[in-house]
Amino acid sequence: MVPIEKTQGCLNFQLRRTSRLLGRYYDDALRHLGLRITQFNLLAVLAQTGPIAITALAELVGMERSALARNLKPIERRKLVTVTPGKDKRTRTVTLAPAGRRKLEEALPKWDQAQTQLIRKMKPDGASGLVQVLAKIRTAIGEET
Amino acid sequence: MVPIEKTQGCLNFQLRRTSRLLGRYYDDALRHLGLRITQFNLLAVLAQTGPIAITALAELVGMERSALARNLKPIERRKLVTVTPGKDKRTRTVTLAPAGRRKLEEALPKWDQAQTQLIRKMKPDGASGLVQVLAKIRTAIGEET
DNA sequence: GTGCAAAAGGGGTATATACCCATATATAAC
DNA sequence: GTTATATATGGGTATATACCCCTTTTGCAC
Repeated sequence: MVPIEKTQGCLNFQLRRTSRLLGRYYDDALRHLGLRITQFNLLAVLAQTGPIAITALAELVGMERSALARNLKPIERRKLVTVTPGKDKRTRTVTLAPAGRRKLEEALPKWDQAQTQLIRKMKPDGASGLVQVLAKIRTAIGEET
Repeated sequence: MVPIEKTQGCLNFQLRRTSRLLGRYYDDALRHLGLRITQFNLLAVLAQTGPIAITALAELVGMERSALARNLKPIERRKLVTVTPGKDKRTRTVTLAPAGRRKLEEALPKWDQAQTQLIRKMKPDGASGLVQVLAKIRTAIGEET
């Protein structure tokens, strides 16, 4: 018999709860730019990878392929990224568009401010502790999936 | 000038990435019951609070009110919970239905197994460290929102 | 009691995310 | 080369989540 109280400690529950809160926090910081933190994160990854196929990008960010494809739609509509056929006719290549780069540059200081302020309040060791323990979870689950 | 590489350390990015993975991990454990971990978590909270108004429940789990209301729809359709008018004619009371309690009982061992196995792989101090650092984030952001 | 601000919800709209199945293309086996 | 298999995507469907604006009720001030 598992006691029901134990479920309060569900790691998923705790993590999601915090994730919702954190997402709203970062979203607030970027709202006037019409950019969500999730979109900002995608643009930032693309800026570092350069043009990349959808499946490769999905693996890189640990997202389900088709979910990623759908997440790209809004920023593609706004021409922040382009999706074009790759050499291999099966693949489609995602590229950070000029407007996307500009938007990213515009958002960077706002993101940095939010991130810095948060880390300050958590104390730097809190932030690095978070990153470490998150990595530990991913290792425990086995990131391959 | 914020260097673009810095964005890899975005706490939201890290947290969401892990949250996606973790959600899939727990979902796998409950899939044969037709229950998502998010739904399991809601049922478990309701089992502990007893009947509760939507706004109160939303605050309790740190979720946006209307988002919670919509999340209740699937489990309400399946009669795992009921939503009825409260005394105060403005409020609606959410209650764990008998079928919901049975489903919860059925899911508990599966959830516990997944949770236990995860904690074992992370080492217990990893798990408790996670919970602590998540609380730290919530405190830093100021949970009132 | 009237008038009005505060509280609780509902629904529109949009994004985020997953799973499954079908289709197109490339590759390897013979 | 033809066939079987593996790879890359797309689209259907469903859930999770947020924001904003509107309506219904309350509760309070006078």
